[in-house]
Amino acid sequence: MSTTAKEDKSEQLRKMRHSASHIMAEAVQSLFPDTKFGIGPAIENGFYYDFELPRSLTPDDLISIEAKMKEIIKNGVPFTQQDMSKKEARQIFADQPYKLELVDELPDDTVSIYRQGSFTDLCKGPHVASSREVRAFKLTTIAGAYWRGDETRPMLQRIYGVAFLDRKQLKAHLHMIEEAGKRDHRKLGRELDLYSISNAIGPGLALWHPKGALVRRTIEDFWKDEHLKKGYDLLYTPHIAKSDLWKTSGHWEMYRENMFSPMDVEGQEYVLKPMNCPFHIMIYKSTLRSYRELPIRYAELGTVYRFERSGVLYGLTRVRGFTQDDAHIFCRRDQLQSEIEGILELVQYMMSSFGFEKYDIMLSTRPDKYAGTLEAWDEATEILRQALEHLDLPYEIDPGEGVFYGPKIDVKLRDALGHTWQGPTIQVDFNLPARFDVNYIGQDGNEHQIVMIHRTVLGSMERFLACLIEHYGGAFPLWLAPVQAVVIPITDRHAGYAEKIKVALQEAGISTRVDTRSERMNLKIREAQLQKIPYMLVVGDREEENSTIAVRKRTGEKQETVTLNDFIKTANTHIKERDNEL
RNA sequence: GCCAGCGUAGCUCAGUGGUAGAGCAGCGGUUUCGUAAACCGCAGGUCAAGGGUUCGACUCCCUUCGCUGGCUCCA
Repeated sequence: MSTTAKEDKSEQLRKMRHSASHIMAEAVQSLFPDTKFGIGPAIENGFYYDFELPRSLTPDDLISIEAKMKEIIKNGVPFTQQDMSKKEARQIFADQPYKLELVDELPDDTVSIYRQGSFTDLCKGPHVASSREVRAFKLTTIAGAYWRGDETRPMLQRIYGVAFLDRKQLKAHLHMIEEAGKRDHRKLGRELDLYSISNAIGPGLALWHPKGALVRRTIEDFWKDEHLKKGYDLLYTPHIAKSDLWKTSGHWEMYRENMFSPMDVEGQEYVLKPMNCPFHIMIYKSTLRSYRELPIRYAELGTVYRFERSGVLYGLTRVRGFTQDDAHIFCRRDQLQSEIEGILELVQYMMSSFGFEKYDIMLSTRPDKYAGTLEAWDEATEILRQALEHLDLPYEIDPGEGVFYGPKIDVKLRDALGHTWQGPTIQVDFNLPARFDVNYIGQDGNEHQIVMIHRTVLGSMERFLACLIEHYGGAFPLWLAPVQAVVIPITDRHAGYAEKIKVALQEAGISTRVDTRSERMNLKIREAQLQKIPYMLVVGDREEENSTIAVRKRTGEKQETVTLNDFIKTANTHIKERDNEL
């Protein structure tokens, strides 16, 4: 298909989805004549429309709305467009407060409306010619949504639908959703016994079970090794600090709603840390610094606590206590760009090591609420941009999405199913160096203010694990797998040999379990398979006699019988190389 | 936090006003087996918590907690 044909098709799809949303609105209007209409755009995979209704919708309503929509589609009602003055539009939408608000905000005096059947909407289009062109669709969910995304405004009821050019694509999409459900890290987290969140502990506070902890240790060891290689120093810092520290840093003022309430310690107020930066700054400031020792790169797997509103918590991706793979770089202005580039290279290396080939890079600019001067923001934003361009990395601008203390580069990972995950982030900060008076002595013998970078290359251990689980569908590559091999004796009399194999493998650094229950081998294989253990090592009479093991891979490849040493050698090679194919 | 839905055994789920059920997991036996589920038995629940309506509540109502799907907000 040519590029233009592709564009035509996606434009057609978009038009059709948008029209589907209008047809849904017409269906809702016929069922609820007093409906007040919000907006109803086409979105990725489908469409939605927001309504103010006399009562809450139920899933049964979706069925009747869908039936009504099919009727409208079958009747082939035409979509017609008309331009009119705002005055006329106000008359048409006299009993539609949300539409009136939109009319008032449009810049031109002439506005566009679309009609189909009994439904009229303020809309610039385009639409399909006839409702008949809307083919494969399905209403999916009902949700609450604030009018114009503003939580101080009324909450409307939103109906989401998916729509495609034909039934086959719709089916494929619904199937994809189902597959995604099987990879859900919350489900796999329990099934693979990686982590849990206990109500007795509190929502948003994760418990890492032994297997999750093993995966984490592998990630952390790799992370630490790479950071030491790249010239970072590793730190440990406490979890609480005096409130005054956060007043100096500006968090008290700018970040208060995300911090847990203070606690009283012998008359002094302390809070749980929402960030690691002030601690690293204190280490930097523990002595006088020369320009010669810059850049200083401090890295820490730092656990922070942030208050998140209950409705936003989600599995391991949105929690209230989490460990950032944090680092702060203290450098001179002239070192900033090369430091940023170094971080971007490290990010790329980390991402490919963990098997993420696709990611989107976003450059976030100054938000409404910010610290520092306009000039400083412009300069830092420009340096981030130059670093991205120098490395030839494609990126998009995310206007106003920077943090209060500086612009940032965010990396959004794409997992195996194309979901995006906010992971690595690189943030320039000119708030803290000023507030904490972070300096170095320059060549000229005078004090100069430091330039500070905050960055993570994974994001947080919690979110990154969630992302890995979903990316691999729980089947971690060998090097990351919490249990890399399980030894399966065929009968009880092979248990001793199996045990010996297990001990040898453990000693060789391969995470191994042995299944000596008096169960049939088939059951043990099935369970190991469901646990997605990379290697099942079956041992019976033949293996014991020849001092070998029968290697079954979870991929179902043909099994091989090898000696223990050969197995250790190949397994350890794959582990050492961090082979993501295995 | 907001809107809607949900909460029954460790897990997955039946049960709609009249004495709480199944499969898997667990435990006890029997079986000793060659690449994805052997067989028999046993035990397991303040039906999320608290309050109310009722002769009687898992079931209806209210409150709280938690979860799910969204909205808003973020590593």
